[in-house]
Amino acid sequence: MTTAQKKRREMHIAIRDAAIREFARNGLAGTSTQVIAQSAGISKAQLHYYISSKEELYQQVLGHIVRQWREIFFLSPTRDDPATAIATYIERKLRHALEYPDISRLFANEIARGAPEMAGHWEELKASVDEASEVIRGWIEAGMLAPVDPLLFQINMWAVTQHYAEYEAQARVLMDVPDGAPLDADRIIAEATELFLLRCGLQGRGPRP
Amino acid sequence: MTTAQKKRREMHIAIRDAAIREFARNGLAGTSTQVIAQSAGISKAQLHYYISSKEELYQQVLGHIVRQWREIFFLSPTRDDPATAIATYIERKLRHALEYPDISRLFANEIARGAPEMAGHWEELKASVDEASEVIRGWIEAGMLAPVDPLLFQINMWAVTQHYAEYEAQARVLMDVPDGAPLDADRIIAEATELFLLRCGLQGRGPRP
Amino acid sequence: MTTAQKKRREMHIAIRDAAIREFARNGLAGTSTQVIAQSAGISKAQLHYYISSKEELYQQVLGHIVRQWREIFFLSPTRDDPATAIATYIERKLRHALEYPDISRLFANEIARGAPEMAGHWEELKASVDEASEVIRGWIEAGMLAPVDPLLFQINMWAVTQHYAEYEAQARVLMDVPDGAPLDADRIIAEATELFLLRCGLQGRGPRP
Amino acid sequence: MTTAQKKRREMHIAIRDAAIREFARNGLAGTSTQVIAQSAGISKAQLHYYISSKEELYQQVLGHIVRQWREIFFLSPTRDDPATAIATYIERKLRHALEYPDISRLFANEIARGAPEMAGHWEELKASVDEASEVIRGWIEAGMLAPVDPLLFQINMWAVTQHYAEYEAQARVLMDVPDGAPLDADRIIAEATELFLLRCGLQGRGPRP
DNA sequence: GATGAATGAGGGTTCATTCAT
DNA sequence: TATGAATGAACCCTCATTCAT
Repeated sequence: MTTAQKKRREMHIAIRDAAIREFARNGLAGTSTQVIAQSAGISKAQLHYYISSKEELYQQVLGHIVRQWREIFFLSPTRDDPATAIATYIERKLRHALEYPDISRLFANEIARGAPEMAGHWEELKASVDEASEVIRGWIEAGMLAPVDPLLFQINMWAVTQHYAEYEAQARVLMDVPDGAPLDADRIIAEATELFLLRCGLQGRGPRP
Repeated sequence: MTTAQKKRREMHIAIRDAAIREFARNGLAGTSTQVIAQSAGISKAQLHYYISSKEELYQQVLGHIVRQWREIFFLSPTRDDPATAIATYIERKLRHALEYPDISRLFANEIARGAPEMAGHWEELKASVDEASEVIRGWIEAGMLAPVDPLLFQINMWAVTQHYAEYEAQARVLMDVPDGAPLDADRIIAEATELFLLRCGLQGRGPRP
Repeated sequence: MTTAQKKRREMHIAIRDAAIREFARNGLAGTSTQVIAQSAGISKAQLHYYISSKEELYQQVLGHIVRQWREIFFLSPTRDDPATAIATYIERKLRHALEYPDISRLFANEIARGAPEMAGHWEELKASVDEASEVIRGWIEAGMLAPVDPLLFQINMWAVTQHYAEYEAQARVLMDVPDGAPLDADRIIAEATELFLLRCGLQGRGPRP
Repeated sequence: MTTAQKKRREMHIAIRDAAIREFARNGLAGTSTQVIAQSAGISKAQLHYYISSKEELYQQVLGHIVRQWREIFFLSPTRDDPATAIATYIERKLRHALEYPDISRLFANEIARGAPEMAGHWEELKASVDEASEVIRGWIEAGMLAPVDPLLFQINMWAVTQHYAEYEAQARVLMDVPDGAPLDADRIIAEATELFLLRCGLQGRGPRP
């Protein structure tokens, strides 16, 4: 039954999305299956038919996020010059954070708790980061980049890009953006790009002669 | 009388500290009074003798944090030159974050939830930030600073300094710091300082001729 | 479906009956959901599956009583002569009170507390009483009844009829009726009827020449 | 220490009055010692210093009420003619009910619960009622009173007089008396007197030639 | 698959009472 | 006496999960 399977998959996606929404708001312990079910538009009993436990659902969602990030974000050792690679990374990461803030929030929440459920996921994340460090080191050695600590450089980029998702509410207040409206992505991206390009001796996109 | 009052105050502080610890871990909804009591070394009933409700305790803690930050962190419009002022701010903020990461985590968690309990606290936070923006603008106009968006500059500093508290667990993994040991504060501070001083056209502390 | 719905309805009735029993004994504040559940033969959690809160259950029960009374007790402006109408009213009310004393007790308890939950119910009760007052006034004007204050006449009938429910325990002692046995309804009804018929100039059922 | 004793007695009276107020509202189970203490203007710990338990306090209050009633209300076999005796009784009882409604309410509440704490008090109450029955029977035999069931006659008088205390809130609504104002005692007394005098063949106070 | 019902555990809070000071 | 503190039980209610249909 391809149709049945399809429906099943759709249901799982609906549940996952609802779980992200709700876990992002109140964490694992603070989110009830009732609320997740409601958010997914199904009954609590129905939810428990599709998942085996709340913890397991959380784990799944976490894995999904980590996998997704690994797929999307990387400092490609490709043909791009460093400036483009970095600017692209920042833009991609920031747009993702602004569009799917709940994903960042859920992840941040998990880390802030001491990352008790991340056990199985560190490896691939670290691999991804180490790989990028190598790329950066390569650039530095090739004289294409001012010397930076590749790890802290990445962590700080991560810090800034994640921030606008997690602290959206605060950014909204400080930037006088009303509740419904989106944050000014371009302005944020421009400033972040400038910040990190200047750090490694590359001209920013800012005003040039 | 003084002894009794002192004991009472000590109890309230112990409770507040326990609350910060636990709320930081699991948020308002995910933290039980049971756990807070345990963490404070008292019984649940005893805890409820000292607090009027979990929500109220949370509010108190939140107020405490905001007030504390307002007192400690500011870009002083004092006699300091911009470089010193900014470096000092970053160092102070980062050392605080690394020493009391739970405070940052609790705050981050509240903001990530949409800041439902922050209603009464935005004003003073925003005032503090606006004030600092004025200082920065002054420096720029005086030609002491390259032109930056004062607000985004501050938000990004905040992002980076907060990050090492909230993402401590991740930083620990990426930086290969074992569980008991502290993160390398000096290294982090140096990089962050360099990052933001370079952004506004001031030489970093980095290698100079 | 019909079977399930029927079972559901039966459960709700069982709960309502248990609630009446228990609220009648100890009032809203003095009755625990535990006790209500026990009285209904279910678990506490099960009870809370069917009701939304103790207060709401109480409200429902109160509404049920008021509605029931409005339906059953009224001084019909029908073809009955006053004596029959009044005698019928007293008999109906007294038999109801003696058969379902808990209903009277629960209501009495609510009123004695200052009727904090009656807000929404006074209107229909007052309407019912005012309507009856009109009927009585009509009889008086038609010369069929000695002049009485229609309102106090009704209140006093209410007082006497309710009394044997609320004060059943006392009546039992004074009338030497052992615990299991019912009060002598006929004797009570006869005396009450006589009392109120004599008041308004109608011969009672008592000894006539 | 006469002064100390006096203060102690005053405290006990204050506590008793507070207990009557509060027990009248919510019954034994529904009233907390906290609330009683507050109503008496003392702390909970202080209250428990003066009483030995909530149950015992309730018992004391109940005993106080029964004793008080026994002292105040009785159909005196004195020199009064029946009409005066009955009218006096009704007036005294009604004025007491209207002035101290909480006493009536507390008593009613106890009886409605099945009078579990009255065990020790029935005897004197019944004795009092039986005594009055004798008086009434005497009057009937002397031809001074139409034949009535002495017991039901008394119970009904009790019903009507108590009613305006217990159902004060309802009477207030039906009689359009605003919350602060007292009920119209004279009107109520007149009607009740008329009712019971007519019952036993005595002219009411109503219009006479 | 989906739904209503059930349940044992736990959540926040209050309780009557006692104790130390 | 009076007060703040402490406690174990209870209170109302929600939880994650299971089961029958």
